[in-house]
Amino acid sequence: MPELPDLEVFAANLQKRFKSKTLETLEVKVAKKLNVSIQELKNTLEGHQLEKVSRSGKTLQLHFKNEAVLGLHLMLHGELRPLNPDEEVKFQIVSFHFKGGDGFALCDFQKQATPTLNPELSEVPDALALNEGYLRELLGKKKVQIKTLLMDQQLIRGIGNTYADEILWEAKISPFSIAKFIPESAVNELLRAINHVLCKETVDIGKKLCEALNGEVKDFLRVHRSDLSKSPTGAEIQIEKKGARKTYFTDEQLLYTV
DNA sequence: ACGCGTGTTACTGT
DNA sequence: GACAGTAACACGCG
Repeated sequence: MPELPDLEVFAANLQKRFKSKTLETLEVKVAKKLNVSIQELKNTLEGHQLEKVSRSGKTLQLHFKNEAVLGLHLMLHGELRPLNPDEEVKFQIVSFHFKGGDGFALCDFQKQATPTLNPELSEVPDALALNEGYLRELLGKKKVQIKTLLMDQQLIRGIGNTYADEILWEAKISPFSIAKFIPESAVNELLRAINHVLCKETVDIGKKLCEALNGEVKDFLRVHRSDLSKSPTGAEIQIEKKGARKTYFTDEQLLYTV
């Protein structure tokens, strides 16, 4: 259940561990979300060298030397696990066995994690590739709550429930603010917060996880955490439910509704 | 035991 | 068309 910073770290660690290795066997256990046949996937990727691993929005991307790309979306519960020769990995969706014996699997007990061969590249900007003009124009025409906008993958890719709260706290904007009423100075602050929060978390989580391919790190979150009652600056953290998700915020954040 | 859950999609209703 | 709310997916975890 990773968000953007975690995925950044996993991508880097996958690359460190498997770059330049040749994919010997690819095993598909669950194909219901796969966009091509198992055979086509195997034919396309087996025997080819892994060149690079990147993150785009909420997907990991495995780039192979033959130009093929495999996108992996972990959804809510997906996780990467190193392969262990002694025991079968549980809840496997697909596994990658590299020449030399090392490998990893994508697992998801809920079977929602999604591998996609050669995903279409998106027009929607990644959260770490936003420019001020785009964000200002986007916010100016939307009357949704700002948190909803930040999490809308059709508008900005990569921000989920946790980091939307973290970013909005950093920017001192209430998650319930209506996008079009947020003044220009606050939009600038929001852009700064998006970059700052996501980059800082990537560094911190990277240090904590070291070479790991999975694991949840909440240590560096400042408001979206059930074990905290106050923000770093001492304000009481408030929690509001929106459907199945929770929003964490404080009254340090300004509400723009007109 | 019971409630919770870092996501997406489909569908309803205003 | 824009937007809000809900269920379903399917099961481990504390």
